[in-house]
Amino acid sequence: MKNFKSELLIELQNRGFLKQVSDPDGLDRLIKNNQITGYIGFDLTAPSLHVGSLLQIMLLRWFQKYDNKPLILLGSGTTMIGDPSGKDDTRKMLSEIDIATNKQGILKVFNKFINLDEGKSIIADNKDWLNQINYIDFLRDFGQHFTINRMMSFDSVRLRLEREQPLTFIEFNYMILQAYDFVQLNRIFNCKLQMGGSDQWGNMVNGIELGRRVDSKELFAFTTPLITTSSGTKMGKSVNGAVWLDEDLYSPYDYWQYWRNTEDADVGRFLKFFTDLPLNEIGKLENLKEKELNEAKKILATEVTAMTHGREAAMKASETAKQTFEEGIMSETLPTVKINQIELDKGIGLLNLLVTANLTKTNSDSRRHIESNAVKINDVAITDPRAIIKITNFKNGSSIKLSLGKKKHIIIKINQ
RNA sequence: GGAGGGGUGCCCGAGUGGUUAAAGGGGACGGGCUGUAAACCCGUUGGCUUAGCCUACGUUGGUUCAAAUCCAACUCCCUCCA
Repeated sequence: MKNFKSELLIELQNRGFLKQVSDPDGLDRLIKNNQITGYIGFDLTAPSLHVGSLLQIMLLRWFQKYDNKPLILLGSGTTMIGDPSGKDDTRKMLSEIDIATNKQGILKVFNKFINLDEGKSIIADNKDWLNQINYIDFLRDFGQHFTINRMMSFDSVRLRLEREQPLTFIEFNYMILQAYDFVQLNRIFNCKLQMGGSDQWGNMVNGIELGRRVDSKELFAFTTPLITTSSGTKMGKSVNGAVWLDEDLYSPYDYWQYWRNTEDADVGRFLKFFTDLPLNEIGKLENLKEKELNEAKKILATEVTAMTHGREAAMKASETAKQTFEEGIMSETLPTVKINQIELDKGIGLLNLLVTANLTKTNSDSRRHIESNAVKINDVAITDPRAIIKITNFKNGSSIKLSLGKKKHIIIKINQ
């Protein structure tokens, strides 16, 4: 623990955001006395961002809260290459069209967390300078500052070689381009700080060194820890795949549930990372014992959902959960799937219905779940895989609750 | 271009002619216990019109009553040599 003077670094340290810092005292002094610009780079490999990026987003959010200027660097250029850090496989190359589409989806997410107004933040795209590069000039101006010997020593490269996984020349160049990004951001926006996950440390250090060598500039960097749950699984994966920060890809109800199901041991840590709640309040919440801790989980879920999807959606999700799990009422606000009247008149096989409701993938899958007693209609277990659902199963003639396991509930309604 | 090794289910990885829808592990899902937690225990984990049938071990063709297992060609990956 360092004794920082700047409010920003104190806050970040107390919340657990800091892992490695390149020059703690120098950075502290700089932030204490100036409004600075700091950046985090994001790949454009997916149409949106998921919970795995939330920590970095929160970091930029704090940055902005303490009156510094966050710079979001979108890697249209580098995404075309692929970062070898932390991966064994060569990443698929994406087309320019995909990258452009992804960029829009990702900006939509940032808009929820960060004030993107002119003057409050900066959005940059590295294709603006990477696409201009002249190979010969680039080699002459920057290539001389990188030695292969040094590059081989970085974890991202070393581990790949040790595991005898192929590392292509383009991927090998990734770190050079990322270092060049930092230098360019410094030249264009006077950006002096790079932040990111600790797997980026090597790339970040390269950027600092390059800035010193070519421009005699003093640049800074710090990393956040890589977050896993207490049981060691990566953040952001769930039953339904990635936990997206976009309501069209992952519903606010499911998002709330994702956070509600946080492990005991993670509650305090997650409250600090993923909410704006003041630390003294978090302190009280994380000290709740056993069952009481569930209250803290609900607050975590509601706060994170409110930040991501709005307070109204969060309250609605919270209420739906209360009705479903605590009061045992069939909440009409659960995720809903509609079926056609005509099909219902014919009678729908339960196997099929489960697939239609997206609770299972195939009829065989449905069958297995039914046989292992996991399927309920209106809270009554159904054990016959040949069951046919008809209008008579519908409460008030309009809807039924279809459940798989204890946590997954879907309302089936008739599409008139 | 030459020599050798290899491609098995979501992943890792056994299996070298038949009782193999394919050991074991991981992951995932379901059940139990609980607090919508963790840990632990049990079960499931190709598809279908499911006491049966169909499709599967890189691709195609062949040998055989019978092939993931043998043969041939092709293809991709790895290692060494040039």
